[in-house]
Parts: sequence; structure tokens; C-alpha cells
Amino acid sequence: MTVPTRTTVKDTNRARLIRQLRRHGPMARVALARRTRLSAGAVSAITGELIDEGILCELAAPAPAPAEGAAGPRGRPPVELGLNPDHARVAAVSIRMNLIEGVVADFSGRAIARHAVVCQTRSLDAAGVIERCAQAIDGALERAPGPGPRAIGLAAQGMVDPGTGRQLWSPVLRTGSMDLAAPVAARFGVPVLVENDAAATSLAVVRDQPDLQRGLVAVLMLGHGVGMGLLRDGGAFPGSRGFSSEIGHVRRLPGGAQCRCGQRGCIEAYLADYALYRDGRSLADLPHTDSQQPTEDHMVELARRAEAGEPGLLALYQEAGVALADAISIVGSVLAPRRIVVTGSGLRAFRLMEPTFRSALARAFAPGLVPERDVLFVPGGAERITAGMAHLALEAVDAGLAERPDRQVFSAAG
Amino acid sequence: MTVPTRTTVKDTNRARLIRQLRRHGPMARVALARRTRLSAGAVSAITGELIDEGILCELAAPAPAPAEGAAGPRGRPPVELGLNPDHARVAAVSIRMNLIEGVVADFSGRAIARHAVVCQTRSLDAAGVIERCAQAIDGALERAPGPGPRAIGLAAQGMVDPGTGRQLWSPVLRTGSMDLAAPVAARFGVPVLVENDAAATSLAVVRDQPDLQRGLVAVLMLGHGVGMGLLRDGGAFPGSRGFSSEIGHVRRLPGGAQCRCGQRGCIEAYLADYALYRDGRSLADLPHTDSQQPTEDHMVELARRAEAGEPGLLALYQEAGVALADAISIVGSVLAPRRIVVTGSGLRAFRLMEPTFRSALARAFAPGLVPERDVLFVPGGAERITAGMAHLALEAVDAGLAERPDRQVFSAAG
DNA sequence: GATATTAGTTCACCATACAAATAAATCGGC
DNA sequence: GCCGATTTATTTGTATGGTGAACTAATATC
Repeated sequence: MTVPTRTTVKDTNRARLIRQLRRHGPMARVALARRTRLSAGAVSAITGELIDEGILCELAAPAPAPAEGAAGPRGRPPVELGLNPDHARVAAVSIRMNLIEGVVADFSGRAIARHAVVCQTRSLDAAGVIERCAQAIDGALERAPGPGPRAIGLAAQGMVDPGTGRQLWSPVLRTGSMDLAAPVAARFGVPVLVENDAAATSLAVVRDQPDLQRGLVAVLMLGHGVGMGLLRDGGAFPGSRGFSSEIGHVRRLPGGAQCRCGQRGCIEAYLADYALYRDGRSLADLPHTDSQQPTEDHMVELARRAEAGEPGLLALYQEAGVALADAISIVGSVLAPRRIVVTGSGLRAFRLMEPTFRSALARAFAPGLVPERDVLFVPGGAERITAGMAHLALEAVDAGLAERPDRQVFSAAG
Repeated sequence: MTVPTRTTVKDTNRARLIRQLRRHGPMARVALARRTRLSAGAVSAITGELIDEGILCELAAPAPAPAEGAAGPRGRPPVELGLNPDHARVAAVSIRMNLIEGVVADFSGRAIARHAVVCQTRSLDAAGVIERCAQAIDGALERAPGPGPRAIGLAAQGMVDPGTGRQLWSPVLRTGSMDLAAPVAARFGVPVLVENDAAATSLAVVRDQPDLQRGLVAVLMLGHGVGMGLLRDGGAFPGSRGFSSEIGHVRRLPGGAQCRCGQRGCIEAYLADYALYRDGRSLADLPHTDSQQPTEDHMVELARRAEAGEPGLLALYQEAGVALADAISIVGSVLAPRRIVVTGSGLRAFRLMEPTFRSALARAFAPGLVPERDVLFVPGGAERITAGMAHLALEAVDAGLAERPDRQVFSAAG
């Protein structure tokens, strides 16, 4: 009479186990049971299924830490379970100034191939952007023969709308608003996610840091611009605009420095690479940048000359330090995150900003500001963008896996 | 062999149904089934249990809207289910300048008794504050004979730490940091929750507005100070400091007006009642305020004279309008909520702020700012504080109810 | 080897969600 | 006033799937 009943209970528990492993890395069945509050029997049953389906796999026992002579753990040693790298792949793309980079990642999130497309991004029209993204993905796929991606994540600088998959504005493009997700999805036939690059980075930054996977965490990313990602319990914490925040365009000084967004006095206009270099060129004889953004070499040169005492340049970094303190103070006041992480290539010259940053942060100890010990600096490069975006794409794949294979047939029929 | 199995599944679904009714008000079983995605049978079974336990009750059929002659809905009419008002009670307290107000609310959230304790709050020591809170609760309980409260919510102005139940700083007290929750909990023998008054208010503001119960919503409360509550899907959206936000102490103008928090240039220092009145007295011959905060009468007089054209006073409101636009712009940039609601007694003179507010908001259309149509103005008084706090206390009671009565014995034994 | 300890599996039980059938309550039409 | 039609609610049969407990497995200590 009744067709196979479909309940949501097991799907939910499958999803919980997969997410646990996705966010916190490999762990043994006991650990899964403890952390998901499922019984050992249920974990055994579900993980057995997931292993049969090739979603999970047992990992070689971890090094039993024989360093200490005594005190080996007694009892049957646990066997770590991890996401099976071979189960599925995703692709991630980072759109940056004059560089569109594609990555293919395995199911565990490890990047297995990379392909960079160098091009004048500000000269491209919308079709050109899509074309270069596809090239970046195809190039990476060619270097990693095997199955195609099951989902694709696109990370773009500037404002994006993850809900519609559109780029609204980007400093590296001249297209204005354009659809990113739909054309790429049509081309590869898989779901496409679009996010801001700072948001994507934030996911990668907290990846292997358990302390940052609890509570509300804000990740401020300094680079060509100033972006921020908001995370809760290690996962995206979406507002209406994905989980990125335009903290860079909060005004810190009415009528202040010109920002490329059109306003004056934005935090970004004092703290971002483009602003530091622009102002530096007003003060010193620095190399011309043909795109509107300085390269890493330009920025290193600027910092070197500021450190060498070239007149006025140090003051730029000192002001940037205060702007960074302002940004942290605002985030602390508005949101009170458990931790505020600062990362990105903009930290390269942090030593020049640090004195003014520290004193401004101490002065700005307004009610609600998180104390200085809650501000962390995490170095790291642009590879975090694709790593985070791959993670996001993988979570989308996971969501589909929670529904068991036999179900998908039903849901397609019903 | 096996003792009665305990699963979490039904508890979860009980909690979902209760929360649905708590947040969205009475509805029929079909509506519950649709919105929780449970089957009609499951809803029937669970609601039956909950009715037997006295947690829910069937409500009289709603007015069948006979206004239109034709088009009565066909079919068996739905019977609305609601939270049984008699099931339990909670108390809520609002600590304001020179007024500590206690309310007793029934299980549906309706206030059934109120008692205000008038006192010089800034003259009280910690014990005195606790004593007055207890008086406020006892007074309300006396006027509503019946069972005692199952939980108590305390709403305080200024900074509170909901995690520890402490007041950290308040403009209406001189105690500095003090423990609010523990002494009150000890006195009444029930759990006590502490929150900021703006956060509490925000819960009440969105209560009967379905549009505000979806996605991320920020509720800005203008009054003696400037506070904000953050909600997601109609419920609290906690950061590290409850779900309140110290947006009032974000600096909008370096070296600007003195704020009572010790900094200069805070938004609050231009927009809060205390700031408007303080500055007004510098410009015009206004009545003295003996506590450091103006009363409603003082504020009405100030607005009246500004409107009458007394020199300089209108400019204060014009500046406040810009400060309000700044606050909204910052919240929009950092968080991009679906809606930003402005409420509180500070709206009494909004007509004086409106022109500058509108133009400043239009100018501040930075990337990521929510458009003007997403900003709503909701009038309403201080009774929202206790209403919201009662709601929060009731959600705490609900959490206990999700575990069925027979379970509690087990959990106590185990 | 005996014992202890921890990890993982198996299995009987039964709670519980689902689907479908049934009952209940109302309306519109004749 | 009775008959479908329509919508809401309850009942019932069934399969799912989690729990607890017993059992097996693998290692360390003595």
C-alpha cells in the first residue's frame, strides 16, 4: 500500500555527520557520536552507508605519537573517518585584477590542480569575463584528468549578490552589473555559487583553527580593497548579501579621502592598497601603474621607501593603522564578534601601521569593543580565496548528498 | 530489557511547533503542518499531546469575515491553535531612569499585571537595584493572583552581558558592573535572563509583522540612548553580547560631540535625547533636569520650541537626522539587513529631522546600503521593553517544555 | 597470558513520522 | 433540506531508524 516512506530524520543525521567532517576535519566514529550526540550505533550505521556510497573513507591510523616513551593511549585505537577525496570534485574561480584563476579541488577540499588566466580584466566585456572563467576552469581540469566538477564557486572582488549570482560592481571589471552564475552554470551544467572574495577567504582562514570555529567571528581582509566575511560556528553567517560585509565603505571621516566607490572618507580610502599607492604617488616618485591597481611589487616598493624614511610615506601607513583600528572598533561595536581576524596581503607592511594601530585601538575602547586579545592577525595569501570558495561549493555538494541516492529518484518523480 | 527509548526526534518537532506558535501567533493545524513541513498526522498527534498537557489550547474560531457578501471559504473551517495563556507565567522587568517596572505576562505573552517602582535609580547601590527589581515583580504578582513566574527577564539600558547576567554599565545606575541575574534568580528560584532594552524591544516590534519575521532585521531604538537589536527570522540573533548592538557608540565625527560613554563624536552624542537636550540648554533657556536625563515633558518642550523657530534648536534636530542616516548607513554597510526598523520615543520629533535625514540617506548610498524602502519607522512606547523581555523569558520556558514531562524525570535521574 | 580499556558492530525493541483512508464540518446549489 | 464539493482533522497500518545493551575487536599494562 504505502511506498517506501520518506522521513527526514536520517537525512538530517547524514547531513550532520558530513558537515561535522567537512568543518572540523577527519575524526573517529566515537568523536562523531560525541559531537553530534548521536548514539554509537546510529553513527556506525550511517557511516557504514556513507562509506559504501564512497562518500567517506577510513583513513590510515594517525601517527600514534610514540614520542613520549610512556603514556600511550590504552584500548582499541580509533580509526579516523574522512571525506573520501575521490568521491567528487568541485571547481573554484577567483577573479582578481588581471588574473582569473581556476582551481579543481577534491572532495576533501584539497586543491589538485590550478590554472591561471592572465588578462586585462578591465578590458573585458561580460562575455569575455565568462569566457576567461571557463578557460580557467577548463585549464585546471585538463591538468587533473578525471571526473568533472559537481559544483563551481566563483569569488569576485567588489560587490556580489549571492542570491542572484550577479556581480554588482567590481574594481577589476568595467562591466558594471553582470550575471556570473547563470552563464557558467549553463556552460558546465552544474550549480554555480558566487561570493565576495573576502567572504570566501574567511572560510579558509578559520579552517584549521578550532578556536575560530566557535561563535561569531569576523574576518577582515586587507588587500586591493578592504572586505570582511562573517562566520558563525565556522560556517557562513549570511545576511542579505551573502556573508560578506562592506565594512570598507563605512565612512570614518566626513569629506575625507576620495574612495573609488564614489564616496569620501571610507575606511578603504585610507587602508586599501589602491589608496596607499595613490597617495604615495602624490608624495614620492613611484612607478606608474597602468591598471588602476598597484601590483605586489609596487606595494613592496612603497613599503620599503616608507621604511627608508622617504618624507610623508610613513604617515600614510600610520593613518592606515588608525583606519584599521576604526574598522575593528566599528565591527566590535556593531556586532561584538568573539574574535576579529585580520588577514590579507595588506598585512605585508603591518609593522609600519602597528604603533598607531595599537594606540588608536586602545583609545577607541568604547563600550562593546572587543578587547585587543580578541583581535588576531593571520598571514596568508590569495590561495585562500579559491580554497574557501571550493569549501563553499563542497558544502553545496554535501547538501545534495544528505538526501540518499535512492531518494533522489523519488524526489525527481514526485 | 530496554527502558523506554529516548529519542530526540519528537522533542525537536514539539519544539518546532511551539516556536512556530510563539513567533507567529495562533494558527490552525494545517498551517502548522505546512510551515513546519511535518505531516498532518504528526501535527495532529503532537498538538493533541500538547493540548492534553495544557500547553496549547484551541481558540474560538476567528471571525469568519462575513463582511463580503459572497466568497466565504468553503470546506471545514480551521480551528486555531494557540499557546494556552494559563499554562505558565513569566515576569519581565525594565530598568529605566528613575523607574523600575515589573510585568507579569501569561503564557501567550499578554501582560496581565504591571507595577512600577519609582525611585532615584542613580542613588541606588547594587543591593538597592535588586531590591527594587524584586519589588517590581512582587507588586505585579500581587495584582495578578495565581501561580508564580517560571522565568524572569530583566531588560536594562546600557551594556549588559547576557552570558553572565551582569550589567556592565548603565546610564541610569551608578553601580558600574553588577550581577543582576544571580540575586534575582536566588530570590525567586527561577531562571533569569538579562538583555539590553533595545534588544528586548526589537523582539516586540516585529511581533505582529510577518514581513519583519524573515531574514536579518535590525531594529534601531532611539530614546535616552541609541540602541539596536538584531533579529533573524523573528528571533534573537546573538553575537557575543546577546543580540544587541552598540551602534550608538560608533564614531561618526572624530573629535565631535562629547558622549556619555567617554568618547567623542559617537552617533548617540547627536541623536539621543540626553544629547539633544544638553545641547538645547546651551542654546536656549530650558528647564533644568535633575537626573542627567530629560523626561518626556522636557523633550516635548524642546521639540516644540525648535518647531517654533527658537534660534539654533532646529539645527540640532537637523544634525540628529544626519546622525540617524549615518547609523542606518553603517548598519547597512556592515550587515545588509533585509529591513532596518527605527523605533523608540526619539521618533517624537522625527518630522524635524526628516528633511536632513532623507537627503543624507540618499547621499550615503554607498555600495551595500539598503535602499530607502527597506527602512521602516514603527512608533511605539516603552511597554515594548517588557513585552519583548517577557517573550524572551517565555522562549526559555518553551525550551524546557520541548522535553516532555516524562522525560524530565529521566534526565534528572540520569 | 590475564586484565583493563577504549572503539566499533550487531541486534531487539519501540518510538515516531508518513501515507492513505476516514471522519468532520462547512458551503453552494437546487 | 439534502447532495456533492471542499477543506480540515483524526485514525490506522507500515516502514524507518534511533537507542541501549550486549558483543566483538584491538590495543596497553601487568
